[in-house]
Amino acid sequence: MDKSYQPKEIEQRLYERWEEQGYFAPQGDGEPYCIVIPPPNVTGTLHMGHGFGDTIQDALTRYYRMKGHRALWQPGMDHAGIATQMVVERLLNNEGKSKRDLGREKFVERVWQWKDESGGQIARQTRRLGASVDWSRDRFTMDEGCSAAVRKVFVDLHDEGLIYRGKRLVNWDPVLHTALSDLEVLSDDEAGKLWHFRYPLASGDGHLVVATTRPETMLGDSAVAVHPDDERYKNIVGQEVELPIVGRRIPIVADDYVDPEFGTGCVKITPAHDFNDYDLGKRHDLAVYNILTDDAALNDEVPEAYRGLDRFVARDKIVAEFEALGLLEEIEDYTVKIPRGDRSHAVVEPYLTDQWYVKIEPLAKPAIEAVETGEIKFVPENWSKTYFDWMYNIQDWCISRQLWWGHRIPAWYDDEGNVYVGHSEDDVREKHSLGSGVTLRQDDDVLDTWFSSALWPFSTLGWPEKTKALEEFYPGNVLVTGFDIIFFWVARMIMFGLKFMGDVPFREVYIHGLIRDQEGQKMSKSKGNVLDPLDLIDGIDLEALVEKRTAGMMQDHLKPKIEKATRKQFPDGIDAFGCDALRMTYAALATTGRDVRFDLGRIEGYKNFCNKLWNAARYVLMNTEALDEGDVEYSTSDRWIRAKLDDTTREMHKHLASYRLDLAVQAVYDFTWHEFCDWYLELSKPVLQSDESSPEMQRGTRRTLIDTLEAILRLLHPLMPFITEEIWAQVAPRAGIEGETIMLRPYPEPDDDAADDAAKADIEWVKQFILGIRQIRGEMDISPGKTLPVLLQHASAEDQGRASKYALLLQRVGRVTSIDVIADGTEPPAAATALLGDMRLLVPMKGLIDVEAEKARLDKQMDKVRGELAKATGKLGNEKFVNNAPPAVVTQERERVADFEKTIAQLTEQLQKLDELA
RNA sequence: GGGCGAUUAGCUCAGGGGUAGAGCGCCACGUUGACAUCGUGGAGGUCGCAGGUUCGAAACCCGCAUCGCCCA
Repeated sequence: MDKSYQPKEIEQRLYERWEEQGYFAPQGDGEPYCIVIPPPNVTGTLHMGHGFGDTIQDALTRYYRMKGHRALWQPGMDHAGIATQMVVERLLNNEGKSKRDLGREKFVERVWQWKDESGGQIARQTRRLGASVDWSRDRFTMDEGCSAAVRKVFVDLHDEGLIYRGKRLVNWDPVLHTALSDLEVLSDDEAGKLWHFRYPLASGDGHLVVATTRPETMLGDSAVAVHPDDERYKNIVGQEVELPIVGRRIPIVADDYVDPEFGTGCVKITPAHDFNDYDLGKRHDLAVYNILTDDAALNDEVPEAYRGLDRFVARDKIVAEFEALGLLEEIEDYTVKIPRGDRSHAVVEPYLTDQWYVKIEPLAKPAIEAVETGEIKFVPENWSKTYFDWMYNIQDWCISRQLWWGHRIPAWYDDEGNVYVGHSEDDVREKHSLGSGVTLRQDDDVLDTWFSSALWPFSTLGWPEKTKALEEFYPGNVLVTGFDIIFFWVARMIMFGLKFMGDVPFREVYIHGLIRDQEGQKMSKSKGNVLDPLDLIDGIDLEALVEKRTAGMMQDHLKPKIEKATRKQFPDGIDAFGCDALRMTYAALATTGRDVRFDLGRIEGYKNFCNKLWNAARYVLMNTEALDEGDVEYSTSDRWIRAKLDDTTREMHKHLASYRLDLAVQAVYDFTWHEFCDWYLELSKPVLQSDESSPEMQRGTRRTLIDTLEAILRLLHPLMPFITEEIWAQVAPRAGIEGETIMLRPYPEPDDDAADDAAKADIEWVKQFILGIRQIRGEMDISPGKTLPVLLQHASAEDQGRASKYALLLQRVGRVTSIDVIADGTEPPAAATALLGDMRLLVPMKGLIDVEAEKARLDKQMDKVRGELAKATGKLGNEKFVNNAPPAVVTQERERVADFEKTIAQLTEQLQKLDELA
């Protein structure tokens, strides 16, 4: 083995072997365990968030696979309608072409080409992360099977009346020319203005003042509304105002929706371009004037001077005209919520169009119940509140998109505009007895990507076919995802799963946090703070990182800022940490919190851990070459480390089963480094290096070294698959284990025979002994090379027994030359002291130890103990404590006081002795 | 406005009614035959503030402050 761990050369080699050997496919006849991957967007690349989610899912899958389950981690991607279409359109634009030049068919072909390219990138990244997904089952939302599922769901829901077509206000993206669902629209505060306009009363008796943040919409106004109880306006309700510029007379209506406190208490009503106004308009039967085109320019509904103007140009012109007319009352600076498309970032307009909708309430109800009754559990549980909050207020879902890339809506129209829904044109003709004389035209629109994602948990398993996989793996065990996605797919998967499978799609939903950068900022391309997980695995130099972060930016002006920040944050680029270190870091960050700050210091620590494990393995392998089949005797330290291993094994099961990967990491890290490496390996050295120890004893130690290491590797494997496999290949034969891969070995199970409290107590004593000596050494500045004689004062029979039994360990690991017991009544020499229970460890001072320094050291200890004693006696002095606290607590407190007092007495005595010397 | 969350060591975070924890960083010492990607020792916290419940609160409850997220 190399002297240090080099992840690069082993990771890809091992992954290829695993994949070739088909280890990722479900095998055996254990209980099924299934996770479907939340499909990443085929157009993107995996970012830190995916790396996080994939690590968690892989750890779980590997864990259950090792536990003997038929484990399936189902991979795939979604087609990301809008995002993908945008990317390909941009590619075309760079060639000087538009999608219309190509036509729909050619364009879609072009998208498929791009899909292969881009999807390949994600698959590569997934492999580099060590993900043990079953590639043979790889699926894509646009493949034939998933598409058939989509068609069936659409037709079935339509036949049941749960899908309908209607002219409604939608969120319209005027750049992409498509409707968006509520979830695809992001509203943020932006600096804007509030314009106050005077609308003259038709009666000629003065005017009303209305305020608006979108002046151009006044061209489509069909009323002014006031609150019914507003005394100021009570007498004019029912009258009319004359809409300036347009010249239309519109009514003044009274409606509860109006907030009388806001502005003047008068609101202009534009039913065709505002969601609230639309509802109000319906209540009052108001006219609806659509004044926009698909591009959000003004249409022919408006006065001639405004036709064809862009909405924002028209805005300025309207304001100018109001001013010229003397009808501009005031302009106020105002913070406005501006809705923007999450992909195009264009300002979205409420716009009246024909769209397809899913009637959501009948689907939402059982989905709510499934969580209420605990059929589906959120982990952490609290997220169910977010889920409920959304589900209680859920609106009908607009599922049609005016795009070319996606599942074409299976609806056909005849020349009269009648609509027929079916699996295909033939199906429609048959269903509705339409002869060949009737011409049918398929709906141009496609379905929202999330419509197909909602079917993912069962469409990937073969639905609507009745497949074996479906029977075996549905429902899945858990969906692992970020909270930002609860509404997008968790809720929809639950609704559609219940509807079409008659059962929930998964039993648990594990919600993990969102990865942020060191400053706690969300990672985003425009902030230029994104990290590619592969760059942490392989490393990247500064120039390449800057180039990567600033390449292909939509907004060139951000480049200098991003470059500067990147150079500041990573002055030396990023080191190569290897996949296992990255995965350990992810796992360690998988706490119950919702934000995860990714800190390079953390990953560096786990890289060091990899190296530690590597070198511990080197030691074990070096010392087990001579391991043979002879008789074996296990020492106390052997039994101790086996007992500790068993404790750790139990913890791992507990933490992995409850999704506390952070605690699992902590447990196995602590055991590996601080028990196995720090102590057991050190304690093994004297045994293996001394002539005094018997061959049986040495065999016991070698056996324990190799067994424990082998178990550690299996404990760690779900978290760190590569290094564990690499080491295991060498360790397993020596541990007498046959097998091609650690992946398919059983996960360590608790062993009731391993518990050994006596061994634990003895080794604890040994550790305390050595720590006491080390403390003296450290604080007295005695070099580690200098070995020390130790005297034992007030040693009990048990102490003396242990001192002699473990003399070899104490001498070698504690670097002690001799251990001698001072008979009671004998005056000990001047010495530095460490306390071990009632016993005192004395290191004679002669020439070694400075009296003042030792006094200072003991004083410090004294202060500490006195502080504790004061607290404890204070408690016991409180009668209420003694009367009310559980007896065990009181007893414990009394014991502590006794211990403290003893310690103080010992320290006092020792200090006195030092005083005599001085 | 409604909902949710956070506030613990210099930093990043666990913990959780009875002795305050980890990693990283920091200080000192050290190349001992697995590992300097290391070892040994050490410093460092009135657990955001103020009340309440309790024998006992960092933890539970109420309020406040600050920060953040989601929804309208």
